[in-house]
Amino acid sequence: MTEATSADVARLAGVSRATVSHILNGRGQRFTAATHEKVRRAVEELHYRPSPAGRALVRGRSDLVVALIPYTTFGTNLQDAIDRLSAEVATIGLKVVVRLAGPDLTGTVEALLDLRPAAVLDWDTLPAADRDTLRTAGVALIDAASTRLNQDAGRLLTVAVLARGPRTLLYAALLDTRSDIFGPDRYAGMAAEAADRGLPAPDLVAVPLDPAGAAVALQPHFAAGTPLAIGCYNDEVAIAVLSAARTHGRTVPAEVTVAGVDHTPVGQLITPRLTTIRVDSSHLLGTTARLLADALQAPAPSPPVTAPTQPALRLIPGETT
Amino acid sequence: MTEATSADVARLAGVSRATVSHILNGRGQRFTAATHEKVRRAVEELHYRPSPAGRALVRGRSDLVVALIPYTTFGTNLQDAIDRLSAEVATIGLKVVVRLAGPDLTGTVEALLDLRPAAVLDWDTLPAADRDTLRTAGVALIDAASTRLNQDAGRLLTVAVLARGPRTLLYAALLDTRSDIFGPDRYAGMAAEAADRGLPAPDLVAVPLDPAGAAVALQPHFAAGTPLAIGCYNDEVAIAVLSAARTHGRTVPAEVTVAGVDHTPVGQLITPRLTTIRVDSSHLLGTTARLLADALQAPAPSPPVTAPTQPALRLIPGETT
DNA sequence: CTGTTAGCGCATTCAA
DNA sequence: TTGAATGCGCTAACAG
Repeated sequence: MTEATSADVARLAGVSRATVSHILNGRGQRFTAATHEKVRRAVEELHYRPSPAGRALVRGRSDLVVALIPYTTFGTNLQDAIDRLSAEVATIGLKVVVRLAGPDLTGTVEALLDLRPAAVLDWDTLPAADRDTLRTAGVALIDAASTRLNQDAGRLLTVAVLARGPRTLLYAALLDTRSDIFGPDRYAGMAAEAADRGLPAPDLVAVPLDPAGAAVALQPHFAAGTPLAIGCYNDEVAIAVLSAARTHGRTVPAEVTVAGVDHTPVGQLITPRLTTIRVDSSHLLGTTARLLADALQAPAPSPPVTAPTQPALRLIPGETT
Repeated sequence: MTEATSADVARLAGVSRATVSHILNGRGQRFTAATHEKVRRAVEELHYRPSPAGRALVRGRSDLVVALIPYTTFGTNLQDAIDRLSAEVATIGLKVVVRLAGPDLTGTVEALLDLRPAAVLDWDTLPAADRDTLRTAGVALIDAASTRLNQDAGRLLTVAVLARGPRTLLYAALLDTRSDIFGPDRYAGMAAEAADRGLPAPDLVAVPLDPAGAAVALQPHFAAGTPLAIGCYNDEVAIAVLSAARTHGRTVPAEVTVAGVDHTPVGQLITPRLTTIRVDSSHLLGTTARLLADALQAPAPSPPVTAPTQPALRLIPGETT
């Protein structure tokens, strides 16, 4: 059984293909209810699904929305976010598809252009030149990374690690072949909060995700002997920092306070239990879906049903602060 | 500047569209070198990229290979695998795209059919009925999950946790809304290895990824008082088991031995350092690419350059066995 | 041997 | 409501 075409539907319904197309695309106000019904039934009976190729051909672009995911560890947070985003954009007839942005960005834009997507959601992975290329190619480009949200997360980090009083402030970034996407914003947020409290901007340490490397990276800071307050890029980095503290014989949270971001399961399973920040992605998503709808001049998606009362960020106190 | 079409190329090269098509699709043996060159130059100059829509229209299916990723935590292992897979299949003109399979599979197949992909790589997420649906729709369906590899991982788990001598064997599975995809095979492998050693099949415990839940799940087994050997679905579950052991006051590895799978960074950062199994995905990938090529009757991809000497699985001893 | 003509596949939209 | 044209690439059949 091969796929039914709009011609099949038209034949079965006893109308022309143009009529089918009009009705199926919301331009059917001028047709009688009876015609609507005939078409609806033919569609049903034939299990008709419009060919994306045909549609893409005439529209000049496909129905795809490519979510360009950074090459970095991502937990269920992002996965949930994508899931919900798919549901959102489905309401405006688009399909979300994920591309993992490898460490070598060369070729990524080529690949994207080959896809002829309607839009690209970029989590800060593309260099400016590539972004321009896409835009001039008529692809709607949406910034999925929220500067604001990450800066706020950075502020919360400062608040958390300074809960036991003022100490030397540090930001632990990810040292890795992967790009550190949200890092700069989180650091900026930490620094801003520090400034508000009359403190100097935190030093920045790149921490590798292995015990020996982490110990080496933090050695100079531990050497000073003063108590430290370390805000971390995410929970994984925080765990690396805890490992380094153990290696150097520092007690947590007495001599070193540590906080991460993401509220990962492991962070809550280890001892001491990690102080962390939970990011609720649904806010971000509402915005993204709306941006998409605007950019594509599609009808705006129905407003999110989820109550907007839950805060986007929440501090989850643990045993490391 | 709008996208160039094959007609533009033909015009610039001073040949017909058919000639362009023939040459660009390897059917150009009968054309002179000069013609080849003219076309090549026109393509170059116009930055011509064949329209995926046009191609899909005539072929009946798109160039997409959809990797259906299970709704479960996945680390960089899988990400690397996808990355390499993309490179592999690019050589046969296909593009890999990822779909996160949400916890609600309903609608997933519909979405897949809407994409009209050339192939779907399924990591054991689709129920049999859906697989049939896809197959009859002409989509090449490839099993990406390797039963063999996961069973071998299970065997290695048994070996690892029994290193300190025979004890009560246990398999800790993931308890979660997400599907536990590799679990059954890993359990089977553990049981097989146990049988080879004349031991009974291990009990199966579903362990949630939070401290309290994990403690409750393992309580009955700890209560027996005998030493335990616990093979875990992955590193995360192993960390949950370690947490439960702490809660119940059991020492690791004296009273409880634990091993995970994945060799995640956090597993190596915590104390005690986790015994784990590293899975090298490149083997699996070579097979997958070949399967794809066969299924699509495309020219086989060039044999992988990576030396096939590295073992697919490697036991990384830690401090938990 | 070298290359072209003509028509297909599918949905959309303008003009009638 | 509909016929006809459009967008793009592929290929069987055919001509020089």
